[in-house]
Amino acid sequence: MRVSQFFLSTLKEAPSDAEVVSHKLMLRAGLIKRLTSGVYTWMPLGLRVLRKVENIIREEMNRGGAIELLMPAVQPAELWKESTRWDQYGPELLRIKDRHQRDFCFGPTHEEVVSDVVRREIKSYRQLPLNFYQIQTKFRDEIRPRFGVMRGREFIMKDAYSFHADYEDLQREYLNMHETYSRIFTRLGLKFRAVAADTGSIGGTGSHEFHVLADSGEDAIAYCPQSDYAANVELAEAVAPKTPRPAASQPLQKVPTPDVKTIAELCAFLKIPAERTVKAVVVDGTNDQPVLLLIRGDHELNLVKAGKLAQIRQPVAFSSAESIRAAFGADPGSLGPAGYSGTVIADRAVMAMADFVIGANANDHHYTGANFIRDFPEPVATDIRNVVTGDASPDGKGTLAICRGIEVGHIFQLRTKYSTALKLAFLDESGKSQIMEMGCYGIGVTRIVAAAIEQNHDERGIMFPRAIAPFDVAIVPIGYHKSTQVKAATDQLYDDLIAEGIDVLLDNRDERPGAMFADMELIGVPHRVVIGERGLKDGQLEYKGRRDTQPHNLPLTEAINSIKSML
RNA sequence: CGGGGUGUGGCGCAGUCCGGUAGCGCAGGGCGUUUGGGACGCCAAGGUCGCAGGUUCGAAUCCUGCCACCCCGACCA
Repeated sequence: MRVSQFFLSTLKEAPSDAEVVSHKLMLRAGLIKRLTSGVYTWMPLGLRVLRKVENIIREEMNRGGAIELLMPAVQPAELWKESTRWDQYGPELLRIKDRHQRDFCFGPTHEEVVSDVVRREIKSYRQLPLNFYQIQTKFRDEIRPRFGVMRGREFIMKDAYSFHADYEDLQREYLNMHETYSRIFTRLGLKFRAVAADTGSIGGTGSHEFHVLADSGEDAIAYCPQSDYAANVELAEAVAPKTPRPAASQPLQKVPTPDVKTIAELCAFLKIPAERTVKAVVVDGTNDQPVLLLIRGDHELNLVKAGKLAQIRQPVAFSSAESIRAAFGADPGSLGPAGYSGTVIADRAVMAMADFVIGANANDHHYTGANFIRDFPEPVATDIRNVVTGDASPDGKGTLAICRGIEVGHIFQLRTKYSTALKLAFLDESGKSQIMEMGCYGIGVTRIVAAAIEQNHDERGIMFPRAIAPFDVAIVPIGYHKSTQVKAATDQLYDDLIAEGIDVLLDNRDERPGAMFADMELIGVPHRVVIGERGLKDGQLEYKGRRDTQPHNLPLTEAINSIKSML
């Protein structure tokens, strides 16, 4: 491709509404243009990247045995009412009416439609298993679209749905998709991690998220560098400390702590570290009585974990000031188990503490030297906190570290949630009607482009992994329009590279070299060749990889082979 | 949804407090000089100042309403 026949629209300055690097760089490089909040046009350069991502996904899905189809973006309400999601989905579902005032929605996902296809087509166990996928535009009316294409409202997703005669076969396919996804992200050239995930609103049981690792990621991931354990921070189990609780060595003392409300203030006031304190959080219990939760001062309560406890009412709600005062005789900031007869639940880390500091259930007073059994009854012990760096890995193979990631893929074992609602039945070998097992597997195609940039950029611009770069090689001739030697050598190299099937971009604009260099670096072309009279008179041209600090010379005669070997 | 902020030429901004008829940089056009890291000079062009109403002799500027966009927020003792 010659720049003169293509369309580049680079910007020196990023529009002021862009916040994160990937968004800024995508705008500056002219990959995307915003149409309205969370809705973007993919410009020619961006589309090249998007297509490369799509093609890798398509090839690997095909290799994994999935079959591509294309379903409608606009879907009738009836199907959604049948699955009961028309009422459940909420405002994220973009609802529209046709000219007859009939209800439709713009599909945020396609369980309903694919189920409809399958129940019409599949009658026998002989037709199973089946895995249908598509690469298609979705619309989710996000509360707050942000970060450009990272959390857009309209986006492209690869979604796959598998159907099985039994659970065992679903598990087989789930593993197959897990491996397929790993191949996809590996081929895309991204650093990623598959993490065990909560099943969230879609429902079902087994679930893994695939995260591209980047400091700017929205999700915190706990992983074990010594093993392949990885989980969402919300989900990672905080295991019980191995060290037993030390014996009490301090006397229980009630100390005045005027105006101390928070753990930070308490630590500053008593000049002790947060690990020696216990914070008390009160939530509504199932029996309408408040439940007292105890967490080590430096730890964070995990509401997802707490919400799963039978004693705690769903959804988890912090108790009102009045009910706290009625139950504890003190206000938040001075609470503890002293004299409280209701349910007390402590995090496992708290159970290993001795001589700690805790609220005295009297305003502006805390206890120091507090100990279980001696001073308070031993509470129920369980895991109700977020893991932190240095916690033991739940798989027992080392300690946890925490990193940030961008969720780009998610696989689920849906089991029979939709197949029951939408009556996906088939006849088994004995002629009996059975409900299908179902799995679903999504990849955020457009988000991958943003995530790849988030992970691969420098102060000059994007550093695309080769597999998804808009072009493999940029040729920057100096004096293309002046020097016949430069033009001849450039055109020759360009033709030779094209003949080799290499995606090459020839910058034949009559620009100053600096401007061309800057653009080629901004748009992230991984390899650059410079041809000028200076080098040409020694039969040399200059090569520089996008990640190299210095260029080096290549003999013109070996240029093709050298470049090929570097790709 | 709640809180905060911003709308001025394609992009980045000044001007708004204190009304007097719109300016800067970049990009784009023409001519010339330049050409190995975002060139320089000259000339020309480009704006319903988000929209609608109001106040005023006069509104980008003051008032009212609306719209759009951006940022923050659902880990609290």
